Amino acid sequence: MKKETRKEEIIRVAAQLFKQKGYSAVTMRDLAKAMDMQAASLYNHINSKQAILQDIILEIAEAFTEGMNVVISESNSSVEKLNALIALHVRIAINNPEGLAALNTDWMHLEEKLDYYLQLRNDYENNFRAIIVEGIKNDELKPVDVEVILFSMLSTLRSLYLWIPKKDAIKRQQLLEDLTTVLIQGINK
Amino acid sequence: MKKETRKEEIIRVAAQLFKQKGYSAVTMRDLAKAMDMQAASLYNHINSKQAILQDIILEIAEAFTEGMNVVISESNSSVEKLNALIALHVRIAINNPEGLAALNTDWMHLEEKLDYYLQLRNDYENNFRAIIVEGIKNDELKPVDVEVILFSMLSTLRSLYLWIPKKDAIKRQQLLEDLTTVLIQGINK
DNA sequence: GTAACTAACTAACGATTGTTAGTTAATGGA
DNA sequence: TCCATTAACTAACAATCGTTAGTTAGTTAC
Repeated sequence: MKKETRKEEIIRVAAQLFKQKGYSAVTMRDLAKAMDMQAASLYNHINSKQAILQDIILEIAEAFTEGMNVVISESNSSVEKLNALIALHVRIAINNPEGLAALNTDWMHLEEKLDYYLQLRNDYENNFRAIIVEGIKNDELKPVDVEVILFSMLSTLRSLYLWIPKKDAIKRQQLLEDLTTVLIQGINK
Repeated sequence: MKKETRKEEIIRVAAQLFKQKGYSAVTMRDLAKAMDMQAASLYNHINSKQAILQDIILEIAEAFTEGMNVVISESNSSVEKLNALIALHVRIAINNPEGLAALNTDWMHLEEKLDYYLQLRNDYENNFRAIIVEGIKNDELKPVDVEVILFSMLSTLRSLYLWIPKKDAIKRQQLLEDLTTVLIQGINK
């Protein structure tokens, strides 16, 4: 475990504040106060408020892209791929719930990097959709409208960061199992 | 259909802007520009930026509370109640996707009305949870962890406003049916 | 031991924020 | 015709915004 640099500490604390109030409502003076320093001192470590947001969001977006590529190349059946994607979301949500909050609610405040982010997100959704389409063709999944399945799964998986902090470590394995049951098998007996 | 007052028009346009950029990032001058007037002129119709947010969010929060009360008093089985709640969310999301965006992403910027909003939301979630608990006791639902079912359904239902604007009217009945299938029966064959 | 680096500080900048005050033109009912 | 209402305007306010400049004290490398 490498020791956290001052810059990394600032970005981590910024992500916490962004989760609480959103990017626009957090001022550099808020961030400085949380770091117990003057606002101007932040600029010894970071280039701009915008650069902090980019750091937080793009790191996660790229982790999702990488995870999707692994799933596509390694998993076999469609249901196995969906299971692997659920596990991917749970893993990232556990590791970085604050960053995910910024990604989910503040992506539109990206400036230069907005197009790049949207490209990553589009690619991810297209890959996700293709797996569902394949599963229906395979007869592994029910022939429900693809967009409804996609949006339902993504909505739940993208909201995980809101719920996971409430769970302790012991219950997270159980969360993964239960979530898979609910999303794949349904809740009706 | 009563004609829209100037005040209602301002609130409606504000909700659109809040959906695009979030409450904090929208300035009164942005809103004025969208209304084709000066920022100061807005104050002939509304009391404050904060009051606009309150109007938007509390109207919807109270509609959910009312809808929940109807569901509890009218529906019979637990699954029927859940079906009715899905329909409630779809109905509100179709009628007011912009307002739902504000409720979902900007509720924490409520000031005096924050506690009231949180109380409504808590009551709603508790009622939702009780229906699921009842369904498991009844043997209508699988004995999966209640919190996982609750969070999974609420995540999907609360995100509906993001997807519904893409659907045309014809497809919305289909959306309701498919969504019910996915959330209740699952997607696995 | 001194040079370079790290990380903080104070002071201030121009721009933008929500909002108020005071005024004006158009409209509709008595 | 007069009056109240509606709905816009211009001008400006104090506060706050992200950021820059210039400086200083402590730590590390050679």
